[in-house]
Amino acid sequence: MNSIIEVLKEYDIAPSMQRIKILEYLQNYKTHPTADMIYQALADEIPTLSKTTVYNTLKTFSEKGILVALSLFESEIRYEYNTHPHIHFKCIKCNKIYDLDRSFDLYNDDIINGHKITEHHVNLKGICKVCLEKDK
Amino acid sequence: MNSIIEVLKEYDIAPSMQRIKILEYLQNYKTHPTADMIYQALADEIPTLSKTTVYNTLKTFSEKGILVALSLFESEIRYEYNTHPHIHFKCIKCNKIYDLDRSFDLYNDDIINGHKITEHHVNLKGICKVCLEKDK
DNA sequence: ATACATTTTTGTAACAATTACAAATTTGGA
DNA sequence: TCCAAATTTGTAATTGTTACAAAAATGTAT
Repeated sequence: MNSIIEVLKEYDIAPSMQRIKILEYLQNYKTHPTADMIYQALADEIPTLSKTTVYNTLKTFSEKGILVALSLFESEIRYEYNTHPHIHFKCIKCNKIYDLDRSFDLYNDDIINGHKITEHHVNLKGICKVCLEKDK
Repeated sequence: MNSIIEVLKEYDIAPSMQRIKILEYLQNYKTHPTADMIYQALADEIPTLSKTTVYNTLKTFSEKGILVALSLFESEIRYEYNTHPHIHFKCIKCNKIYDLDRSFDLYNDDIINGHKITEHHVNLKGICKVCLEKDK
């Protein structure tokens, strides 16, 4: 019945009231909410809820792998000139961002599930060539 | 010779000193800089430069299509629970974000140009099914 | 059950990225 | 040269996020 508590325990997270409610919200509403959206949604139900708790909890959940933190389409904007089609790769060791030449004609001006695609961004993460060499 | 001014005119942008320097910087340094990085880099050369000008200019450039504004890996973080592999599609009309079921085994644990890929994010933009219907 | 160390939550303040806005400056055309 | 329009600038406001320390809740040994 109380599967949420079981899920938390499974991920080695103590099942506090706040954590249960936040996880429950994310299970029920698959709207990719921001931390603030979650806070707003739960503020009525948990009047003492602090926004810091929401941030802390989401950080814990991400670290334990119970959910995924996504950087989607807004903010922390970076600019690049005159783009021939390519994709981005960020090294999680040295934080360098590489441009990789790969065409993705399969996306542009295509229809997927009835949606018309006009733009695509492919962002990869991993360990770059240079850092792989260093680790040897 | 002064191809930067020509490029600006081509995109219907009056070639002011600030705009020339900012575009020049983006042409020369393909490091995906943030607005602040551009400001820091040019502050010495243009001592009166205002950060607002950098933001205004980048906005103008993006709107006119002279450069691309990217949301890469940080900030404006959104959360989602328990992710089976899928990609994200955002409708530029109604701003709704859809999950699309598509597997991208081709990326994960793959090596591209010598870099080891451990994580990937595919973000598409376009006009969704519902909005396409409305426009008919 | 009690005491106590540990964990969790909370509120405030700090910080960083971005935008709003109005004044000052520069520009281009009559 | 003059003037309206465009551009730049500085300040303040806003937003998302983090730092931090105090308060509250929890779990365990006794």
